[in-house]
Amino acid sequence: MAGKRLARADWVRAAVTALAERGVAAVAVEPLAARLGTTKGSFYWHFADREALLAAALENWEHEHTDDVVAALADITDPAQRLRSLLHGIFALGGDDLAVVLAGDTGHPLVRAALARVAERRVAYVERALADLGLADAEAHRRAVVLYGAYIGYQQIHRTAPELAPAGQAAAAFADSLLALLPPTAGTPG
Amino acid sequence: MAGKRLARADWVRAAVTALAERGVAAVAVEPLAARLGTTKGSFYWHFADREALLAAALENWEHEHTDDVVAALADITDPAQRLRSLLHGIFALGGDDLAVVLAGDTGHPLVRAALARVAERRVAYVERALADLGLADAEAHRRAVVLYGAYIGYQQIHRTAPELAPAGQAAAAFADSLLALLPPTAGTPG
DNA sequence: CACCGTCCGTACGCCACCGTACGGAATGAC
DNA sequence: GTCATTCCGTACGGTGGCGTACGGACGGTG
Repeated sequence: MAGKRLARADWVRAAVTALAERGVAAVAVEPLAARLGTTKGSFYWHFADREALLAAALENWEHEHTDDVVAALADITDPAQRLRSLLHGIFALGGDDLAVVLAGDTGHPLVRAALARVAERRVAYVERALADLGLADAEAHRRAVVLYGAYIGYQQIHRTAPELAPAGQAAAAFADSLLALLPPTAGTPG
Repeated sequence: MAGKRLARADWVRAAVTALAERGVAAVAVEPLAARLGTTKGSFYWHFADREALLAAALENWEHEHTDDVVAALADITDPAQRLRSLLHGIFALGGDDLAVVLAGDTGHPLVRAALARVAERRVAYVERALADLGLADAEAHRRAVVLYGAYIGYQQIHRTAPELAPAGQAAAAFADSLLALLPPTAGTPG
């Protein structure tokens, strides 16, 4: 557990974990140091201040949960299949999505910006897949928001009342029922 | 602004407001006292400690956003119309739903419990309306979770990326598109 | 082994907030 | 007006986290 010397990346990883569990407040230098079996001396060697760690953690999360996910699906040509893989992948992911956990910490500028960027990229990705599927731009956008909202909502309920929105089996079924709503183009009035 | 003496309820109101803006961390005695134009002396007369205020604020919110909402719809006999009024009512509500803001503070037992109770009651209410509408129990439950999840998701996106999920007009349209998905009983496999 | 750059431990001062103690102002009862 | 009760101001000690200073351990290079 202890013993080895730490790299900057070790702090970032720990920060992301803390972030996912208890939000921005958990990204605290001294508690994290204790958790890593080291001291503040280590931290302030690798980072200028607490803010720098938070920024790095957010950036790390932002990258892993947008770009990397997209890259993993890059070689699936069928948009419908791509969406299916996406939904199943993210619902299978254990742990709580930071987008849900951090929604209360929008007072912090870095957090607010990261959350906005992530939401926009995610919606844009789904929107593009829906457009590839033949939906008109406006309709694709509306449905992308609905789809992403459904995902966020499920995750949020899972975190606050797990028995209502279990993980695993039930989550996969939920994802499928969402996908079932897609193909038929039911027009919605502006 | 200042001047008058404060009642316990004044503190609770201020706490709920703070809670809705920046979460549990914002329910801090000294900052709230400053905001109310008074001092800690007042606070510790009305409350045993910070925890007591938090509990009162949560209880207040919990009541206002479950029981009171339900009561307001009690005299609408048609379940479909009741759901419609419910959705339009809650989407019209300005400000962010505490259920979204507090999702990151589940480390706190009181918060966790309150969030779980609220989610359960809200889902149960929708579920009952759907059952009254003729859906089988299991199906009503599933759809109630979907519906509540969609609401939460929209609220969450609104808080983190407002341009994707605007309030007012667009929210009402969103609510209507949700309701449009209801009547046709499309069976989902268990 | 001597040296230098990298990394960590420890001690310190600072600030924000919690909770307590207690004196005193404001208010209503009579 | 007196008096008791209700409510508030202020001063204090305690705690936890931030950031700095600095001494020294570690590890590679010659």
